Amino acid sequence: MDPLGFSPHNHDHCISDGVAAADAQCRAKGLQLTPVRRRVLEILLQEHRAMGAYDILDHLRNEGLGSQPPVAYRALDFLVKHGFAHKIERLNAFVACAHPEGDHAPVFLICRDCNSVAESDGRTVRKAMADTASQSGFAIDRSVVEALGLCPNCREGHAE
Amino acid sequence: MDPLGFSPHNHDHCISDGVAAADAQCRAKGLQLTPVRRRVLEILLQEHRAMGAYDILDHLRNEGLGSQPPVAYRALDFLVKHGFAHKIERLNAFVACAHPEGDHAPVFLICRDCNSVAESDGRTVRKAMADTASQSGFAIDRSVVEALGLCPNCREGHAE
DNA sequence: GGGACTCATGTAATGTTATAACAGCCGCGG
DNA sequence: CCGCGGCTGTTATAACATTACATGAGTCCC
Repeated sequence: MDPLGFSPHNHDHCISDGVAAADAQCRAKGLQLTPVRRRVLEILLQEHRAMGAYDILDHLRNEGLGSQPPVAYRALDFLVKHGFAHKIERLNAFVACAHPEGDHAPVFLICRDCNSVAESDGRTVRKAMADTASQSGFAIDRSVVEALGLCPNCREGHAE
Repeated sequence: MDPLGFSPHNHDHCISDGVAAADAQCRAKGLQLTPVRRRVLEILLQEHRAMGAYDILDHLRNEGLGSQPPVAYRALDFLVKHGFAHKIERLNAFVACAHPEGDHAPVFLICRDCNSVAESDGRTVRKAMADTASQSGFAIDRSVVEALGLCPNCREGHAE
Protein backbone atom coordinates (compact mmCIF):
# COMPACT_ATOMS: atom_id res chain seq x y z
CA MET A 1 0.00 0.00 0.00
CA ASP A 2 2.97 2.28 -0.26
CA PRO A 3 2.68 5.44 -2.21
CA LEU A 4 3.97 7.26 -5.18
CA GLY A 5 7.45 8.02 -4.03
CA PHE A 6 8.21 4.70 -2.33
CA SER A 7 8.78 6.75 0.78
CA PRO A 8 6.76 7.90 3.73
CA HIS A 9 5.34 11.36 3.84
CA ASN A 10 2.63 13.47 5.33
CA HIS A 11 -0.25 12.43 3.25
CA ASP A 12 -2.65 15.21 4.17
CA HIS A 13 -0.29 17.58 2.46
CA CYS A 14 -0.42 15.60 -0.76
CA ILE A 15 -4.12 16.08 -0.95
CA SER A 16 -4.36 19.69 0.01
CA ASP A 17 -1.32 20.65 -2.04
CA GLY A 18 -2.48 18.75 -5.07
CA VAL A 19 -5.91 20.28 -5.04
CA ALA A 20 -4.52 23.72 -4.35
CA ALA A 21 -2.15 23.44 -7.29
CA ALA A 22 -4.93 22.34 -9.59
CA ASP A 23 -7.14 25.10 -8.28
CA ALA A 24 -4.51 27.72 -8.97
CA GLN A 25 -3.78 26.46 -12.44
CA CYS A 26 -7.41 26.28 -13.35
CA ARG A 27 -7.93 29.83 -12.23
CA ALA A 28 -4.90 30.93 -14.17
CA LYS A 29 -6.03 29.21 -17.34
CA GLY A 30 -9.74 29.81 -17.09
CA LEU A 31 -10.57 26.15 -16.55
CA GLN A 32 -13.39 24.93 -14.40
CA LEU A 33 -12.47 22.69 -11.52
CA THR A 34 -16.03 21.54 -10.98
CA PRO A 35 -17.16 19.49 -7.96
CA VAL A 36 -16.91 16.18 -9.79
CA ARG A 37 -13.48 16.96 -11.19
CA ARG A 38 -12.23 18.22 -7.87
CA ARG A 39 -13.59 15.21 -6.10
CA VAL A 40 -12.00 12.78 -8.56
CA LEU A 41 -8.68 14.49 -8.07
CA GLU A 42 -9.10 14.26 -4.30
CA ILE A 43 -9.93 10.58 -4.53
CA LEU A 44 -6.83 9.92 -6.60
CA LEU A 45 -4.68 11.89 -4.21
CA GLN A 46 -6.25 10.26 -1.19
CA GLU A 47 -5.82 6.70 -2.37
CA HIS A 48 -2.43 7.46 -3.74
CA ARG A 49 -2.40 4.58 -6.13
CA ALA A 50 -3.34 3.74 -9.68
CA MET A 51 -7.11 3.39 -9.80
CA GLY A 52 -9.38 2.12 -12.51
CA ALA A 53 -12.10 4.39 -13.77
CA TYR A 54 -14.69 2.08 -12.28
CA ASP A 55 -13.03 2.18 -8.86
CA ILE A 56 -13.37 5.90 -8.95
CA LEU A 57 -16.89 5.63 -10.17
CA ASP A 58 -17.72 3.50 -7.13
CA HIS A 59 -16.57 6.30 -4.87
CA LEU A 60 -18.58 8.84 -6.80
CA ARG A 61 -21.64 6.67 -6.68
CA ASN A 62 -21.37 6.27 -2.93
CA GLU A 63 -21.21 10.01 -2.60
CA GLY A 64 -24.08 10.69 -4.95
CA LEU A 65 -21.88 12.46 -7.45
CA GLY A 66 -22.68 10.35 -10.46
CA SER A 67 -23.14 6.75 -11.27
CA GLN A 68 -22.51 6.23 -14.97
CA PRO A 69 -19.12 5.59 -16.59
CA PRO A 70 -19.04 8.80 -18.61
CA VAL A 71 -19.08 10.81 -15.42
CA ALA A 72 -15.84 9.28 -14.29
CA TYR A 73 -14.24 9.22 -17.71
CA ARG A 74 -15.05 12.83 -18.40
CA ALA A 75 -13.53 13.97 -15.15
CA LEU A 76 -10.48 11.82 -15.73
CA ASP A 77 -10.08 13.10 -19.27
CA PHE A 78 -10.11 16.60 -17.97
CA LEU A 79 -7.54 15.89 -15.28
CA VAL A 80 -5.28 14.03 -17.67
CA LYS A 81 -5.59 16.59 -20.40
CA HIS A 82 -4.53 19.37 -18.11
CA GLY A 83 -1.80 17.42 -16.39
CA PHE A 84 -3.40 16.96 -12.96
CA ALA A 85 -3.45 13.21 -13.39
CA HIS A 86 -1.88 10.62 -15.63
CA LYS A 87 -3.08 7.46 -17.25
CA ILE A 88 -0.99 4.36 -16.72
CA GLU A 89 -1.52 2.53 -19.97
CA ARG A 90 -0.12 -0.70 -18.76
CA LEU A 91 -2.68 -0.86 -15.96
CA ASN A 92 -5.57 0.91 -17.64
CA ALA A 93 -5.60 3.03 -14.56
CA PHE A 94 -5.10 6.58 -13.41
CA VAL A 95 -2.92 8.32 -10.82
CA ALA A 96 -2.83 11.84 -9.54
CA CYS A 97 0.11 13.77 -10.81
CA ALA A 98 2.89 13.95 -8.26
CA HIS A 99 4.40 17.12 -9.70
CA PRO A 100 1.58 19.42 -10.64
CA GLU A 101 3.87 22.41 -10.96
CA GLY A 102 3.69 22.73 -14.68
CA ASP A 103 4.99 20.85 -17.66
CA HIS A 104 6.86 17.68 -17.12
CA ALA A 105 7.69 14.40 -18.75
CA PRO A 106 7.00 11.68 -16.27
CA VAL A 107 8.41 8.19 -16.18
CA PHE A 108 6.36 5.73 -14.19
CA LEU A 109 7.86 2.98 -12.10
CA ILE A 110 5.28 0.32 -11.43
CA CYS A 111 5.92 -2.27 -8.77
CA ARG A 112 4.68 -5.68 -9.81
CA ASP A 113 4.41 -6.77 -6.23
CA CYS A 114 2.60 -4.02 -4.40
CA ASN A 115 1.26 -2.21 -7.45
CA SER A 116 2.47 1.12 -6.26
CA VAL A 117 3.36 3.63 -8.92
CA ALA A 118 6.11 6.20 -8.63
CA GLU A 119 6.39 9.14 -10.93
CA SER A 120 9.95 10.09 -11.56
CA ASP A 121 11.79 12.63 -13.60
CA GLY A 122 11.90 11.66 -17.23
CA ARG A 123 14.04 14.38 -18.67
CA THR A 124 17.02 12.23 -19.52
CA VAL A 125 14.72 9.55 -20.89
CA ARG A 126 12.86 12.04 -23.06
CA LYS A 127 16.13 13.32 -24.37
CA ALA A 128 17.13 9.81 -25.39
CA MET A 129 13.76 9.27 -27.02
CA ALA A 130 13.96 12.48 -28.96
CA ASP A 131 17.35 11.43 -30.28
CA THR A 132 16.07 8.00 -31.23
CA ALA A 133 13.01 9.40 -32.95
CA SER A 134 14.81 12.10 -34.85
CA GLN A 135 16.98 9.47 -36.49
CA SER A 136 13.92 8.22 -38.30
CA GLY A 137 12.42 11.65 -38.87
CA PHE A 138 9.64 11.06 -36.39
CA ALA A 139 8.25 14.02 -34.44
CA ILE A 140 7.16 13.14 -30.92
CA ASP A 141 4.10 14.82 -29.42
CA ARG A 142 3.59 12.84 -26.30
CA SER A 143 4.99 9.67 -24.90
CA VAL A 144 4.27 6.81 -22.61
CA VAL A 145 7.15 5.56 -20.52
CA GLU A 146 6.41 2.93 -17.95
CA ALA A 147 8.76 0.52 -16.26
CA LEU A 148 7.65 -2.63 -14.49
CA GLY A 149 9.70 -4.09 -11.74
CA LEU A 150 10.22 -4.14 -8.02
CA CYS A 151 10.14 -1.12 -5.81
CA PRO A 152 12.77 -0.78 -3.08
CA ASN A 153 10.42 -2.02 -0.39
CA CYS A 154 9.37 -5.13 -2.23
CA ARG A 155 12.92 -5.83 -3.27
CA GLU A 156 13.82 -6.41 0.34
CA GLY A 157 11.11 -8.98 0.71
CA HIS A 158 12.44 -10.78 -2.32
CA ALA A 159 16.03 -10.86 -1.23
CA GLU A 160 17.36 -14.38 -1.67
CA MET B 1 -0.87 2.49 -44.76
CA ASP B 2 2.87 2.70 -44.49
CA PRO B 3 4.65 0.09 -42.49
CA LEU B 4 6.87 -0.46 -39.54
CA GLY B 5 9.97 1.29 -40.68
CA PHE B 6 8.31 4.28 -42.38
CA SER B 7 10.10 3.15 -45.49
CA PRO B 8 9.36 0.98 -48.49
CA HIS B 9 10.61 -2.55 -48.62
CA ASN B 10 9.96 -5.93 -50.11
CA HIS B 11 7.11 -7.07 -48.03
CA ASP B 12 7.18 -10.73 -48.95
CA HIS B 13 10.52 -10.93 -47.25
CA CYS B 14 9.10 -9.54 -44.03
CA ILE B 15 6.67 -12.38 -43.85
CA SER B 16 8.91 -15.24 -44.82
CA ASP B 17 11.82 -13.93 -42.76
CA GLY B 18 9.67 -13.31 -39.74
CA VAL B 19 8.13 -16.73 -39.79
CA ALA B 20 11.47 -18.37 -40.49
CA ALA B 21 13.06 -16.60 -37.54
CA ALA B 22 10.25 -17.67 -35.25
CA ASP B 23 10.45 -21.18 -36.57
CA ALA B 24 14.16 -21.38 -35.92
CA GLN B 25 13.87 -19.97 -32.41
CA CYS B 26 11.04 -22.28 -31.53
CA ARG B 27 13.03 -25.25 -32.68
CA ALA B 28 16.03 -24.05 -30.74
CA LYS B 29 14.04 -23.56 -27.54
CA GLY B 30 11.66 -26.47 -27.82
CA LEU B 31 8.60 -24.30 -28.32
CA GLN B 32 5.68 -25.27 -30.48
CA LEU B 33 4.88 -22.95 -33.34
CA THR B 34 1.45 -24.47 -33.89
CA PRO B 35 -0.75 -23.67 -36.88
CA VAL B 36 -2.77 -21.03 -35.07
CA ARG B 37 0.30 -19.36 -33.64
CA ARG B 38 2.08 -19.44 -36.96
CA ARG B 39 -0.95 -18.07 -38.74
CA VAL B 40 -1.38 -15.23 -36.27
CA LEU B 41 2.23 -14.28 -36.75
CA GLU B 42 1.75 -14.36 -40.53
CA ILE B 43 -1.32 -12.17 -40.28
CA LEU B 44 0.56 -9.63 -38.19
CA LEU B 45 3.48 -9.65 -40.59
CA GLN B 46 1.20 -9.46 -43.60
CA GLU B 47 -0.84 -6.53 -42.40
CA HIS B 48 2.20 -4.86 -41.00
CA ARG B 49 0.29 -2.69 -38.60
CA ALA B 50 -0.95 -2.70 -35.06
CA MET B 51 -4.00 -4.94 -34.94
CA GLY B 52 -6.55 -5.53 -32.23
CA ALA B 53 -7.07 -9.05 -31.00
CA TYR B 54 -10.53 -9.04 -32.52
CA ASP B 55 -9.22 -7.99 -35.92
CA ILE B 56 -6.99 -11.01 -35.85
CA LEU B 57 -9.80 -13.16 -34.62
CA ASP B 58 -11.84 -12.11 -37.67
CA HIS B 59 -9.12 -13.42 -39.93
CA LEU B 60 -8.92 -16.66 -38.03
CA ARG B 61 -12.65 -17.08 -38.13
CA ASN B 62 -12.73 -16.59 -41.89
CA GLU B 63 -10.11 -19.26 -42.22
CA GLY B 64 -11.80 -21.70 -39.90
CA LEU B 65 -8.98 -21.56 -37.39
CA GLY B 66 -10.95 -20.53 -34.35
CA SER B 67 -13.72 -18.18 -33.49
CA GLN B 68 -13.59 -17.39 -29.81
CA PRO B 69 -11.50 -14.66 -28.21
CA PRO B 70 -9.28 -16.98 -26.20
CA VAL B 71 -7.97 -18.51 -29.42
CA ALA B 72 -6.57 -15.19 -30.53
CA TYR B 73 -5.42 -14.11 -27.10
CA ARG B 74 -3.62 -17.36 -26.44
CA ALA B 75 -1.73 -17.17 -29.69
CA LEU B 76 -0.88 -13.53 -29.07
CA ASP B 77 0.27 -14.26 -25.53
CA PHE B 78 2.59 -16.89 -26.88
CA LEU B 79 4.02 -14.61 -29.54
CA VAL B 80 4.48 -11.73 -27.13
CA LYS B 81 5.95 -13.88 -24.42
CA HIS B 82 8.59 -15.22 -26.74
CA GLY B 83 9.32 -11.94 -28.44
CA PHE B 84 7.81 -12.63 -31.87
CA ALA B 85 5.28 -9.87 -31.41
CA HIS B 86 4.72 -6.91 -29.13
CA LYS B 87 1.72 -5.35 -27.51
CA ILE B 88 1.23 -1.64 -28.01
CA GLU B 89 -0.37 -0.63 -24.74
CA ARG B 90 -1.48 2.71 -25.94
CA LEU B 91 -3.51 1.14 -28.73
CA ASN B 92 -4.50 -2.12 -27.07
CA ALA B 93 -3.11 -3.71 -30.17
CA PHE B 94 -0.37 -6.01 -31.35
CA VAL B 95 2.41 -5.84 -33.94
CA ALA B 96 4.83 -8.41 -35.24
CA CYS B 97 8.32 -7.90 -33.96
CA ALA B 98 10.51 -6.17 -36.51
CA HIS B 99 13.73 -7.55 -35.07
CA PRO B 100 13.19 -11.15 -34.16
CA GLU B 101 16.88 -11.84 -33.84
CA GLY B 102 16.95 -12.23 -30.11
CA ASP B 103 16.68 -9.93 -27.14
CA HIS B 104 15.97 -6.32 -27.67
CA ALA B 105 14.40 -3.34 -26.00
CA PRO B 106 12.05 -1.78 -28.47
CA VAL B 107 10.79 1.77 -28.55
CA PHE B 108 7.62 2.26 -30.54
CA LEU B 109 6.90 5.31 -32.61
CA ILE B 110 3.19 5.57 -33.25
CA CYS B 111 1.93 7.95 -35.91
CA ARG B 112 -1.25 9.67 -34.84
CA ASP B 113 -2.22 10.32 -38.42
CA CYS B 114 -1.76 7.05 -40.28
CA ASN B 115 -1.52 4.80 -37.22
CA SER B 116 1.60 3.11 -38.45
CA VAL B 117 3.96 1.84 -35.80
CA ALA B 118 7.72 1.75 -36.10
CA GLU B 119 9.90 -0.27 -33.81
CA SER B 120 13.19 1.39 -33.18
CA ASP B 121 16.26 0.70 -31.17
CA GLY B 122 15.73 1.50 -27.52
CA ARG B 123 19.13 0.87 -26.10
CA THR B 124 19.94 4.47 -25.26
CA VAL B 125 16.44 4.95 -23.88
CA ARG B 126 16.73 1.87 -21.70
CA LYS B 127 20.03 3.09 -20.42
CA ALA B 128 18.46 6.39 -19.40
CA MET B 129 15.58 4.57 -17.74
CA ALA B 130 17.88 2.30 -15.81
CA ASP B 131 19.73 5.35 -14.52
CA THR B 132 16.51 7.07 -13.55
CA ALA B 133 15.15 4.00 -11.80
CA SER B 134 18.29 3.19 -9.92
CA GLN B 135 18.20 6.60 -8.28
CA SER B 136 15.09 5.51 -6.45
CA GLY B 137 16.23 1.95 -5.89
CA PHE B 138 13.75 0.53 -8.35
CA ALA B 139 14.67 -2.62 -10.29
CA ILE B 140 13.26 -2.69 -13.80
CA ASP B 141 12.09 -5.98 -15.28
CA ARG B 142 10.36 -4.87 -18.41
CA SER B 143 9.29 -1.58 -19.80
CA VAL B 144 6.83 0.06 -22.07
CA VAL B 145 8.11 2.91 -24.19
CA GLU B 146 5.78 4.37 -26.76
CA ALA B 147 5.94 7.74 -28.45
CA LEU B 148 3.02 9.37 -30.21
CA GLY B 149 3.57 11.83 -32.97
CA LEU B 150 3.89 12.21 -36.67
CA CYS B 151 5.83 9.90 -38.90
CA PRO B 152 8.01 11.39 -41.64
CA ASN B 153 5.42 10.75 -44.32
CA CYS B 154 2.56 12.38 -42.46
CA ARG B 155 4.76 15.26 -41.44
CA GLU B 156 5.02 16.32 -45.04
CA GLY B 157 1.28 16.41 -45.41
CA HIS B 158 1.08 18.63 -42.36
CA ALA B 159 3.69 21.12 -43.41
CA GLU B 160 2.29 24.58 -42.95
C1' DG C 1 -1.26 -51.26 -24.21
C1' DG C 2 -2.77 -48.33 -20.27
C1' DG C 3 -2.43 -44.65 -16.97
C1' DA C 4 -0.79 -40.22 -15.75
C1' DC C 5 0.90 -36.15 -17.32
C1' DT C 6 1.60 -31.86 -20.13
C1' DC C 7 0.47 -28.82 -23.48
C1' DA C 8 -2.62 -27.01 -26.88
C1' DT C 9 -7.26 -26.22 -28.41
C1' DG C 10 -12.66 -25.51 -28.51
C1' DT C 11 -16.33 -23.06 -26.55
C1' DA C 12 -19.64 -20.78 -23.40
C1' DA C 13 -20.09 -17.39 -20.41
C1' DT C 14 -18.69 -13.45 -18.26
C1' DG C 15 -15.89 -9.58 -16.73
C1' DT C 16 -13.64 -5.12 -17.51
C1' DT C 17 -12.67 -0.92 -19.84
C1' DA C 18 -14.39 2.81 -22.74
C1' DT C 19 -17.37 5.51 -25.87
C1' DA C 20 -21.51 7.19 -28.61
C1' DA C 21 -25.46 9.71 -28.62
C1' DC C 22 -28.79 12.61 -26.93
C1' DA C 23 -31.33 15.39 -23.50
C1' DG C 24 -31.20 18.87 -19.97
C1' DC C 25 -29.09 22.58 -17.15
C1' DC C 26 -26.78 26.85 -16.22
C1' DG C 27 -24.26 31.12 -16.82
C1' DC C 28 -23.23 34.63 -19.93
C1' DG C 29 -23.22 38.02 -23.74
C1' DG C 30 -26.11 40.15 -27.08
C1' DC D 1 -35.40 36.84 -23.87
C1' DC D 2 -32.56 34.05 -26.80
C1' DG D 3 -28.67 31.61 -28.35
C1' DC D 4 -24.45 29.55 -27.29
C1' DG D 5 -20.77 27.00 -24.98
C1' DG D 6 -19.48 24.09 -21.37
C1' DC D 7 -20.83 20.64 -18.02
C1' DT D 8 -23.73 16.94 -16.41
C1' DG D 9 -27.23 12.88 -16.47
C1' DT D 10 -28.54 8.69 -18.61
C1' DT D 11 -29.21 4.90 -21.79
C1' DA D 12 -27.15 1.94 -24.54
C1' DT D 13 -23.48 -0.32 -26.66
C1' DA D 14 -18.79 -1.05 -28.26
C1' DA D 15 -14.21 -2.76 -27.55
C1' DC D 16 -10.99 -5.37 -25.00
C1' DA D 17 -9.92 -9.42 -22.11
C1' DT D 18 -10.42 -13.50 -18.96
C1' DT D 19 -12.42 -17.56 -16.35
C1' DA D 20 -13.69 -22.06 -16.39
C1' DC D 21 -14.32 -26.34 -18.05
C1' DA D 22 -14.23 -30.03 -21.66
C1' DT D 23 -11.56 -32.38 -25.25
C1' DG D 24 -7.71 -34.07 -27.91
C1' DA D 25 -2.78 -35.17 -29.21
C1' DG D 26 1.70 -36.38 -27.74
C1' DT D 27 5.08 -38.35 -24.32
C1' DC D 28 6.90 -40.92 -20.62
C1' DC D 29 7.00 -44.74 -17.76
C1' DC D 30 5.63 -49.20 -16.42
